Amino acid sequence: MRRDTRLSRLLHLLLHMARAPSPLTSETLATLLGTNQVVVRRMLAGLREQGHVHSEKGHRGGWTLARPLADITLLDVHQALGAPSLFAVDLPTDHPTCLLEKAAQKALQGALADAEHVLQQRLGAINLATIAATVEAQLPPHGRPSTD
Amino acid sequence: MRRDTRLSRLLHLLLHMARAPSPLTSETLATLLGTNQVVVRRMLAGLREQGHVHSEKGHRGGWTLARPLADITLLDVHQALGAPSLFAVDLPTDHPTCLLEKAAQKALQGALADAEHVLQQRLGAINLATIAATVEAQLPPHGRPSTD
DNA sequence: TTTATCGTAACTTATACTGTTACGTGTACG
DNA sequence: CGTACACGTAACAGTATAAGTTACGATAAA
Repeated sequence: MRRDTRLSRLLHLLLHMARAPSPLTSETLATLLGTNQVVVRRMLAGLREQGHVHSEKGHRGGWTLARPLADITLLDVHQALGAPSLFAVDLPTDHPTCLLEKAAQKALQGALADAEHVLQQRLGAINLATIAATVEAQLPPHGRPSTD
Repeated sequence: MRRDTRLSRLLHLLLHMARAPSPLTSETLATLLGTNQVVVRRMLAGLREQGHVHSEKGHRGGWTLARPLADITLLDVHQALGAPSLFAVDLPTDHPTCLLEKAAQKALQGALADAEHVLQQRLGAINLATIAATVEAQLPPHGRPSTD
């Protein structure tokens, strides 16, 4: 299947929201991603529930950050997506009665658990302000339209 | 979709092959996995091409290991599967013109690359003999039917 | 020559992200 | 107020890939 691109796309949107002087509508954000309003609302729903972003209905409504970029890590965004499995490789769901099968699963699971731990630490150590800082110098001041 | 369980299932089959006194047929192996002969042949095709296992057609044919368990690592098996992406999370395939999008992708890609490196090292460090050793004491001698 | 077995194409199924349409609800503006 | 704007969400179609199934051909042993 085509893999999960939501995490990357959400980071992109959050960086734009941080630079916007007023709420950005789902339609505006959808245009940035080359997709549909509904896709955007669906992706942002978890972040709203976790208090990372705020949405306002009606005229002049839209999406705004609910806290500083520095207070949002990549892990936060991942968890707001429901913390789907980070790996494409998985273990069978059966309860192995065969000792060989059990041993094989245990060995693989150990390696996956180690890697997952590393990845979660990495994601938790990177906040969005750090990412924004890497491009700040190359962009016009906040509040102006970006060069997107 | 249900995720990729081939790696785990292949390890299971290889451990059985190591203990068998004669070639195991695709049907026998399929029964161990609760699946179909064709699924087994498809999974083992890569391992055969890489020289890790051997298959013999005709009467009394079947599958045998082509080298000692100690010479096959989890990474070998993974690569024999075509080295599919280890991660469920992915980057969009577009070429970002937006600097913010580019920065977001770069940050995420860095974390993923680190984790992939760790996982590959882990998989490369574990060979099948090591796994077999963890259960050897609890099983009857080689050549006998296992307690599966 | 018969039978057992692998090799592989073709088709179906299952699953999860993605995309689209439709409709309801709330909020601001005139 | 009423209208337009914007989010919320259900419902359904599209897509990609592993998994499962059927069918048929090729090969090797008995």
